[in-house]
Formats: sequence, structure tokens, C-alpha cells
Amino acid sequence: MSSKATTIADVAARAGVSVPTVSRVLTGSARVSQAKKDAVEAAIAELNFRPSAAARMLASRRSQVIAIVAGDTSRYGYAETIRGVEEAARAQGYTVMITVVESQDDDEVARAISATLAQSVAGIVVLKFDAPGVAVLRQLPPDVPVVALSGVRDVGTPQAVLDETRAAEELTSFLLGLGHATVHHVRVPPSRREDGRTTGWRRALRKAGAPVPVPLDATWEPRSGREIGHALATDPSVTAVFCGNDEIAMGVIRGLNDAGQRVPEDVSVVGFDDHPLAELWSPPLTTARQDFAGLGRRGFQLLLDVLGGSTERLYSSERPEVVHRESAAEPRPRAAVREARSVPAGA
Amino acid sequence: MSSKATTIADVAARAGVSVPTVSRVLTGSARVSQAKKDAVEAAIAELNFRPSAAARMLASRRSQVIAIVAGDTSRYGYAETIRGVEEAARAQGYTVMITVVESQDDDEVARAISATLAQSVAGIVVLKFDAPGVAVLRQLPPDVPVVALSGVRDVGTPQAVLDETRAAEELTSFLLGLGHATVHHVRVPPSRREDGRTTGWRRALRKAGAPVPVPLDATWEPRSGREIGHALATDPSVTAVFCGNDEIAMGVIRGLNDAGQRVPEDVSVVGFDDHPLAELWSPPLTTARQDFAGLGRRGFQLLLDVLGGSTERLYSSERPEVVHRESAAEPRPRAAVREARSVPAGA
DNA sequence: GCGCCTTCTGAAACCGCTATCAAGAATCCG
DNA sequence: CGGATTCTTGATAGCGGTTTCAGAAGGCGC
Repeated sequence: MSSKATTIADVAARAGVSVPTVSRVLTGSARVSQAKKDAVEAAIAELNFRPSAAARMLASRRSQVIAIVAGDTSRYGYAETIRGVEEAARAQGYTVMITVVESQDDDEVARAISATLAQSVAGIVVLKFDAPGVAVLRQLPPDVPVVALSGVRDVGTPQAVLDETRAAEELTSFLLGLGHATVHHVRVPPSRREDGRTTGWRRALRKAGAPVPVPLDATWEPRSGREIGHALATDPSVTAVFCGNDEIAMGVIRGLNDAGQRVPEDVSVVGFDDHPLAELWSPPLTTARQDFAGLGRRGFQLLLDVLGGSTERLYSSERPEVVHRESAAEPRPRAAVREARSVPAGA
Repeated sequence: MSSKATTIADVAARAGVSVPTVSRVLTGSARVSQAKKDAVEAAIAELNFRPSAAARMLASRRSQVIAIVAGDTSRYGYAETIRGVEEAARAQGYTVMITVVESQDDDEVARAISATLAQSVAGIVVLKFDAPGVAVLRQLPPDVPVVALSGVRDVGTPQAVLDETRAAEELTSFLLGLGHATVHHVRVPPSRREDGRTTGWRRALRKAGAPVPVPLDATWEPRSGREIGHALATDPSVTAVFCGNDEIAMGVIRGLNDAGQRVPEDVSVVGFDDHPLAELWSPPLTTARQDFAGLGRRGFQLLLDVLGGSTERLYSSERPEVVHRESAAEPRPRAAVREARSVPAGA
């Protein structure tokens, strides 16, 4: 589908050299006299020749395409991570293909893997943020160069991680340190039995000897947080809430507000990710900043290492930084809580 | 990089048929006796054979890959549109490749086009939301199947559009109808000299005979809206603001709030897009709902029509629906404005 | 039972490029 | 100055499929 049916043979004819010589200047695989090189380059320019990636791939058994396999492409963390991978790949002359895996259903996972592998990609970056991602990773043939990107370290595959467990623990401990008796948790759909964020939260509570409430489940939709906020508002033991991500936190805050609770005066709410709108929300969200684009870039770099045949321990971890803003504060004293509660709810 | 070096020849040998026969069952291009067909299918399954897309492409000069060319991948509208294209493409067995064009710089545009075309794609979907997208569309060789996705209709290329001009006009008129003397406008980086949203806004003001303030320019960052909000707060003639997108609107509202102005009591603010957080914002945003994913799906469908050789007028337009929420209200009476202004700003 | 038309099927060519290899030209050395 | 190297270069053989094309088989009418 290239502009014209211009092939390497046309270029060779125009430049008065053989086909392999053109190939050599194209790939730089061997020396070519300056004169012929110039002639070839001129011919390429004049003919506006573009080598066919398919033919190259076939002949050389090498490819400049990488695939990103993900359960979603448009949600904040996913989109940012993809952006990071793409940027890094582009900088190195790689093209990126995207495969979406809808579910962890065997057929769907097999379809996605098939579609990806059929393209003769050089390597794969799997976004292991959710169950489909995990499933793909498990079913991928073992000899395919692959890097996993996620929030929790796993054995096996080379991977880049944002250590959400540690960050969640820190965030929860911070809330506890403020004087809250415990911290409730609203989680987003987990990638496995338990998310790193949930683990970190639980760990912090355990360490502090605080009671561990049952986590509440939100969907990826921010509005699901709102309903949970309504529910939370009816429970006077709720004074601090740790949400699986900022969007859910915003929903929860909204729900709490609907029910007349103020944040952070009545309830503290923290999120996760440092979404671009987190700082603009009222109140501005205390959260853990996740550098998704950076995760993507690190992931691609790792893939490059794998492709280069590196035998080192291919692993890169980074810890999200807790960002203190205004959605978390000390709990109000017991008496004050009662009092506030009897007052009609105001904006 | 396929799992094994399994080729069609291996399958043929295993099934006891010739190579072309295997190819025939693979592509369904010609009848094959049921017996051999079964044998081939069994062999394919046993060998876990996956035909090489590169080889197929080369031999058949056809491709099941489409490219999405976009100036960005992670911002809301872009990410959603990409999701829509990908979904529709996947449903039809197409694989999608992504090419990002950073700028409208000639070299960069040429690089992106080259990278895309080298992959022998079946067709291209260009996100014509910004200047780089427009530039790519202009420089693409004329014989490449391409569909443009955007907010303003253009001549030439087949395209799917979300008619933002009409929606912007409607939104602005609505504000005017509420009693505002004029509507200020904060625009996002435009794709051309003037955006559809800006045009619609201007048109509504003209029709109503209202003064046309100079538009203010925001970047894509929500926080840039905040600064503009601060500036807007100092101008008493500002009673209604139409923002280029919801995120900017949120920033503007935040900025207005910082300066002690309330929305919608003191100033009405409307956005554009109906971002998932728009309904959760305080106040919930009045905006125009843009179905980006739908745009993407329509775009892919159009591309399929182009590829099918359709000669009809390939064009699909949809009009965003105005969503009425609480960020827009009648202006307060003149006297009241004065009075409010003399009161110290409070949260 | 024979010629003619369908169906199936395999041999061979080819898609556009790279890898291998050997030949010819240029350069070097004692 | 002859033989040994070192460079360039083109012929040739694939890469893993698909696409003619023609032959082999089976079906039909008379």
C-alpha cells in the first residue's frame, strides 16, 4: 500500500547498481563505496522509495515492531503508560502495535496472543495492571521476549514496577499517624486475588494494630465511588478512607458531600495516582504520585535489554511519592463528631 | 519471533497435503475437500501454527493492519477515540498500529508518514484534532486509504466528525438565553486557525448581537485553566465562560473559586466533552457530550467502506448533545453583583 | 462408453528484501 | 614484481506465505 510500487529493484536500476548493494546502503550492513552510496541515496530520494517492512522482516527475521498488550487503553494509568512506552519506542525507531485483551477468558487471551505473535513482533510489553494482563503473561510462549509492567513484583518475567504496596502502606500509615483509629479502603478491580494497594493498606493497619475493615469494591467508573461515598457516610466509624485511585476518591468525596459530610473536616479521603485533576479538586487530593509514563519508558528500556540478550536480573522498581494536599486531616474529637452530626448538612 | 519455527510447510507435511492446500484452508480462498480440510485443521492445532503476517502481507499485497495517526494518545478525547477505533478494528479482525506525530514540523510529519507507510498498512485513521494531524493529512500520498476524524468538516478526505461547531453554538446560545450579556471563551490549542468550538461560540454571539470578547488561550493542562480563572475573576464583565473542554473548565472554576467567586452564583462556566468527572465536579458541569469512542467506531467503519472501494460520499457526522447540569445559571442582577463583590472572599 | 465440464490439488513462480558466497578489483608486503 | 590480503560487488538462494496454472479425478449427458 506504499505510495507507489517502487521496489528496491527500481532503485537499483536507477542507481546503476545491484539489488544487494541497495540493501547494503539501506541497512548499513556492509561497506559500499561512497560513489555508489551517493547514487543509491539519490535514487531513493528521487523515487521516494520506502522499503517494505514486511519484506524486511521476512528476509531478516528481525522486526522493528513491538506490541503493547493491555486490558484497556483509555483509562488514565493505562493511557499514560502506553504513552511512555510509545515515546521510548519511537525514540529508538520502533513502531508500536496495540492489542487489547478484553477478559481473562481463555479464548480471548489466546486470540490476543495469536494476533500479537502473528505480527512477528520483536517483543511485547504487557500491562499487568489487571486480570487479563496477568492471564496473557501466563499463557505467552516462554521464548517470546516480554516485559511486564505493573504495581507488584512477580517472579519470572523481566519487569518494571511502580511499588504501590509500599506507597499504599505509607499513605495508610500517614492517615493513622494523623490520629484516625482505622482507615477504610475502597478498591478498584484487582489484577489478582489482592492488589498491591490493598496489601499495603492491610499491612499498615496490621503494623499499627488497627482494626481492618472489609474493603469495599468500586468499578473503574468514578461514579461508582459516589455510591460508595453515600454508604460510607452512614457509618460513623468511618473517619478516613483510602481509595484505589484518584477518580474513585473523587467519586467518594462527592458521595460523602451529597450526604452532608465534609472532607477533610468530617472524613479524610486519599486517592492514588496523582491524576492531573487531583490538585484541582476541592479539596485537593492527598495521594501517591505514580509516574506511569516513566514506567512505560523504563519498560521499553528493559525490553531493549532483553532483546539485546542481557542476562542480568531485569527488573526496575520505583516507589510512588506521597503527595500531601488537603483532603486528609486529623479526625475531629469524638464529641465534636456527635455534635457535627446533629447539625443539618450544609454545603 | 513466533513460538516455534513452525511454517506452513510443516503443517502441510503433517497433514499429508501440499503447501497451497494449507494456504487455501487458511484463507478460504478456494474449496478444499472436507477430509483434507479436517486434516489441515488438525495439524494446525497440533503444531500450534500461526501464519506469519509479514509473509502473508508480502505475498498477497493485502494487510490486516490499520494505523492510527495521532498527535497524542493519552488525553481524554484522543484516548477514547483510539479505544473506539481499536474496538471496531478488533471486531473485524484488524490489528492496530499507533503512530504519534509530535509536531507539525515537516520532518516530523514525514517521519510519521514514513513509519506508518513502511508497515504496509491497509489504511490509516488520522485524528485531525490538532495541527500535527492536519499536517499529516495534507502530506499523505493521495492513493492511501485514509479517514479523518475530527470536530469540523473538511473537504476531500472521507471523514467522521463530531460537529462541535453546532454544539458550541448551542451551548453559547443557551448561556445567552439565561440572560448573560456575553460569554467569554477559553480555548484549547486549536487544530487550525480556528477551532470549531470557537467558531460556534463566535457565531452564537454574532447572531445574538452580543459583544465578542477576545478568546483566552489555555494549554491542554487543566492547571492552565486555573490561572485563567484567576485572571477572569478580576474582570467584573465576566459572568459566563465557555471553555474548550471540561478539564479546562474545571481548572477555570478552581481558579475562580481561589479568587472568591462562586460558580454558578457569580459566574457560570460550561465545558465541552462530558468528561467522566464532569458530573462529579462541584458544581456538576454543564457541557456538550462528545461520543469519542463512537467517533472512532464510525471512523473505522468508514475506512472499511473506503477499502471496500465504496464510491459514495464517505462522511458521517454526529452532533454532541448538550448536557444541562449545575455550573450554568442566570446572572445575578447588576446590583447584587456590586454587593457581592464588596464582600470579602470566602471559601 | 466417450467427450466435456466441474472440482480438487500440487508444482512452480513470485512478493520485496536480506544473507551468503564467490569473483573481481584494489591494496599491501617482502 | 608476484602472491596474499582486504574491499566491493553481484548472483543466487531463500524468508513464509499466496497465486497462477495445468493436470488429475469425479460427475454428467447422450
